[in-house]
Amino acid sequence: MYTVAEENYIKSIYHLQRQQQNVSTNALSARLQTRPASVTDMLKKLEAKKLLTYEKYYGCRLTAAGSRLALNIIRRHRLWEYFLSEKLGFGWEEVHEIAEQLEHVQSTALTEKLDAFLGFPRFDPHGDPIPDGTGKMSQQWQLPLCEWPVDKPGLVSAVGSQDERLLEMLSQKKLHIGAVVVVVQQFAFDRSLEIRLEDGCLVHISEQLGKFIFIKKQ
Amino acid sequence: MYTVAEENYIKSIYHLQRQQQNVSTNALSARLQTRPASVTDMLKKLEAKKLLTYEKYYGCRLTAAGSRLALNIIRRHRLWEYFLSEKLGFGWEEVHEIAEQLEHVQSTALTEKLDAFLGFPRFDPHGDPIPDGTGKMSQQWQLPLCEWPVDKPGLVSAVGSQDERLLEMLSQKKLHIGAVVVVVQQFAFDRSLEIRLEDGCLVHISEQLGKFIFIKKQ
DNA sequence: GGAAAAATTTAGCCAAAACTAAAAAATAAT
DNA sequence: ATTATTTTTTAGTTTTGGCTAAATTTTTCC
Ligand SMILES: [Mn+2]
Ligand SMILES: [Mn+2]
Ligand SMILES: [Mn+2]
Ligand SMILES: [Mn+2]
Repeated sequence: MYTVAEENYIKSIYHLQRQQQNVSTNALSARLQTRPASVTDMLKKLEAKKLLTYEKYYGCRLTAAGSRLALNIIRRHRLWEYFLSEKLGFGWEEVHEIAEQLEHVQSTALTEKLDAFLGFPRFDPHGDPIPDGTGKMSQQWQLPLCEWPVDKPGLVSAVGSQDERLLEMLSQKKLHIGAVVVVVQQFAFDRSLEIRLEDGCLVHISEQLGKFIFIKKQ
Repeated sequence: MYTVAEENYIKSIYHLQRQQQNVSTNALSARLQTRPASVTDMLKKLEAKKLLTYEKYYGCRLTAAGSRLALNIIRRHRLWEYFLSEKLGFGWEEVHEIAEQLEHVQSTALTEKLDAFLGFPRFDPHGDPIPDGTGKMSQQWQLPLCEWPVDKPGLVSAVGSQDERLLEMLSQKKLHIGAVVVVVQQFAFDRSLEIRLEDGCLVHISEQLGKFIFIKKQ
């Protein structure tokens, strides 16, 4: 139905749309690692296919059909990530790359049977919600660690990046999804955080890192 | 490393090479459903990459590197077929199409972990052997049903085609891999066969169909 | 409000992998 | 041994999705 290139554009636009309401050519160009001129060409093509609206010089927005497609690709991506992590034993820093390929395998039956085989998981290994067949996904109320109140226990609910170095660092600090944490104090100087884990260990987290760790209520 | 198109050529050449020792442009063209002119172009490219030797007007043969690649693609294909059939519950007539896409996902780690997860299966759902990481695969001595002796019980060991209509027909006749069969008689008129299954059922098999069912000793 | 900077589009080009039509070589048939 | 047929290659296009360089539009700054 759609090419790999088209699917990657649609997925990127969907993700960017949550920050900017009109996705700019440059933002896409940066995310997809292609030159702006190539983005312009593709936007015209995707508009012709009615997956998005595009206004010259002012960026694009997904149509309803475009959003549906995006959610379907994200569904496939996150189901495969869950499979790779839970069934094949990959680390959470390895799954994203491989899922980038698997997400483009076209077969509705495959997606549905995989979902059932996995037990209809609601969140992927990074804590991101997995859309269901109709595009709905569970929301969870969460805050970045650096905004979480001191002394109030919380659960690590998601990470806000796929950066392998970040994920590996979190693994080392035992900050996996579901870990219980308490912010002990925030240092005024650099706004870094000291947190305590379930086993009593104290861990130091830079402000930069704290922005990527999401916490929800216990 | 290699494109989907290149991998499909290498795989087809490998399969054709078992019949003709020099694979002709037309044979490839027929199998890949592309025009001969396109095949010629690709053969030159694959020769430049040292995956095959190619002599103008006389066809091609895989090099050692080409055979290694082919066996690796076949390994991926058959492992995915096994996964789809055993874990996801697809019928054996559905798995080939989907595996045609999955086989092109590039990740050695994925192949190896999938193999381990599946318990290192030696045969795919159609009875074809799965090459190991080094390209070796178990051979099994087998004969087409139409050459199997009368009254001697045997096991269905493989099917010689991926044709969905054939596979569905075999399922209906309960002729799955591992089924025990006895040839009761061969009709002289059209050389069709009457066979008996474990449960005593008598099944009639045309000569044409019998060529695609392989039998081994119990 | 107009100049400078930044963002975006246009125009022209390229590589991969397909195609058609015509030429050339190999094979088969008289 | 020619001729006819089949197979294969060459030459020239097309589509997809990239690219660079130049032109254009928008935004920012004085
Ligand atoms: Mn991911
Ligand atoms: Mn994820
Ligand atoms: Mn197959
Ligand atoms: Mn098979």
